[in-house]
Amino acid sequence: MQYWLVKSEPSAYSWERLLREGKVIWDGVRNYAARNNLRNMKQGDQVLFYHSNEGLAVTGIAKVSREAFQDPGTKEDWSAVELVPFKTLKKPVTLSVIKSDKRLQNIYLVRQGRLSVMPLEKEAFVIITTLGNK
DNA sequence: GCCAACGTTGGC
DNA sequence: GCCAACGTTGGC
Repeated sequence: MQYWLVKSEPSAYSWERLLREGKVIWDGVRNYAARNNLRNMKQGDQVLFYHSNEGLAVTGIAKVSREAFQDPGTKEDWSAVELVPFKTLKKPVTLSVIKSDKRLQNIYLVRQGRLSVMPLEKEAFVIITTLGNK
């Protein structure tokens, strides 16, 4: 089992919409590092869903329901996965909470602001989800 | 709305 | 292969 975090601007695609629709093709990624992360996702991996720009918080946990395939939006060499909602956090975990937690200083969300699909250590995943279920 | 950080492009 | 110029992301 691997753990990941994906970002989305809620005005473009929100956690609430994923709950409503039940699944989503996570496509449109146009960054090599993020693409490589998508390609390493395995069925059943857990994925934190983070709202960027507005909200600035992890709002839920999704699961990988289909491993990487050709991004349907382009003929070029980009990949997409399919995600399904798994759990909504009782309380969103905000970026400021994450940034102020000493144990989370080395995660990509803090260190490399622009990466839109990133791996997470299990420890970091557990810390964030625990914070979100208090 | 600004701008820092980062990625990509393209000239040399 | 370097690096300047440019574009984009995303926090503030």
